[in-house]
Amino acid sequence: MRHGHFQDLTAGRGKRERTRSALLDAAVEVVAEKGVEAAKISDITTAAGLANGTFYNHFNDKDEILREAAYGIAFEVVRRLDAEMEGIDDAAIRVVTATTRFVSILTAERDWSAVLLGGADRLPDFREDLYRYLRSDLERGVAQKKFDVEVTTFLIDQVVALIAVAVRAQLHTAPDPRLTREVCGSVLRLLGMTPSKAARAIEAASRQG
Amino acid sequence: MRHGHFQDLTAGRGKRERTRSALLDAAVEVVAEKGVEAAKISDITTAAGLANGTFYNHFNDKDEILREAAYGIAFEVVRRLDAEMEGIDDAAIRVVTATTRFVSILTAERDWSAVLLGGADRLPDFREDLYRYLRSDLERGVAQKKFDVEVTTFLIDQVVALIAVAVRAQLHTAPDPRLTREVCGSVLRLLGMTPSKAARAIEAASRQG
DNA sequence: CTCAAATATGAGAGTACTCTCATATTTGAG
DNA sequence: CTCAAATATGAGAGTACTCTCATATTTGAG
Repeated sequence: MRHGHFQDLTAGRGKRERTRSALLDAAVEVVAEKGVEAAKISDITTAAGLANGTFYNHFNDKDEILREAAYGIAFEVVRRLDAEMEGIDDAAIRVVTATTRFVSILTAERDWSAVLLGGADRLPDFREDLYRYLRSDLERGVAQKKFDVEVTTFLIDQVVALIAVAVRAQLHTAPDPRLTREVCGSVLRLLGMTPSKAARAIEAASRQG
Repeated sequence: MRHGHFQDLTAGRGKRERTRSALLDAAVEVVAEKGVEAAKISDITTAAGLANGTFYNHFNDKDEILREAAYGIAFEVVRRLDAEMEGIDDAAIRVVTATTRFVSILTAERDWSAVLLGGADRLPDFREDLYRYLRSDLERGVAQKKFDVEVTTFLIDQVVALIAVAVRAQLHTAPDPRLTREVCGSVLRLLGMTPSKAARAIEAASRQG
């Protein structure tokens, strides 16, 4: 059993919560290794070093544990992102910073990607939060006349899809900052910036970061 | 049992091929309804109106039939696309036409989307063909000085991801040509066209189409 | 240290399939 | 129409799990 994020959160707490966290960490590990569908409850308990029946003392089914794992990870990612976004006013720089940091967090905590990529549709409420978050930055950019688009859910779908490409590309290889930088440019151009303005914004962001 | 593309292809041929096609059509139908993982072999034979054991006279496992179904569909989509692309010289118009027609084929043959979206990683050889195809249009655009990008696999990943967003958005709703048009603009901007040139290319393509 | 409450255990019943094979049916060449 | 070959059938053995529950173990408040 590897130690993970959820066990960190509950270290020193009661047995119940520690066991629960061990299961959550094991679920993340197994999903990263085998994928969501192939991850069996018995794989999770084995990875956690617990008996099979223990699972059912804590969760009803696989969907429930994966939803909780994805939610916990998403929460932590947002927490770390938020810290870095504070005080950035320019919307283009905000988008570049958020994208860069997001990808960098997921390539550092490699197992998290599989859970978030596989759990996206499992988490309609988180998806809504994420979309609200992105939407506000995109609307800020439109207000600042940096972006020239109509901010729709469909547009955010596209932004998210591009970022997901960057995450997926670095999932099974060493992190490559050039890919992340490239996808930042793609996102800005998608949002209606000219190629040259997009390139300048990325420059500015990397000076500022 | 609904009648589908594969049965059309083998109508009037020997029993073996017709049964095989019935299974392929049923597989497409079941995957569209339940998704790749939830689609069971027994669902497929039931949908085809055949006995369970019949499946194994034709395929070894689910992966094999889905690979063949995805390949057959991909082949047909490319066949229809190719017909429309002939004689278009301008790379931007080629990309817009290909994207528009691709999305329109998949929204017309609704069940195909789920098989192609779910079968993308099942088909490394098809993926290579598709990428080669796209790559040649992108390089043409660079040569024509319409696109201002380095044509890499990572770039094609992004183009494909944007087109997939358009397909997915229209999967469970009525087709909406505005979404397709919007994603065409996104693709052209992604490829380094300025927003205004991208908009003009889409205009030109819709006049030409 | 004690012991009631909390928690973990794992055997096994139940479920949902996959895959095989002896048999029945259908095909289509002659 | 005939009949050997081709094909389909479906019962059932096998597999891989999920989920329960009586029992064993551990916890931590007092």
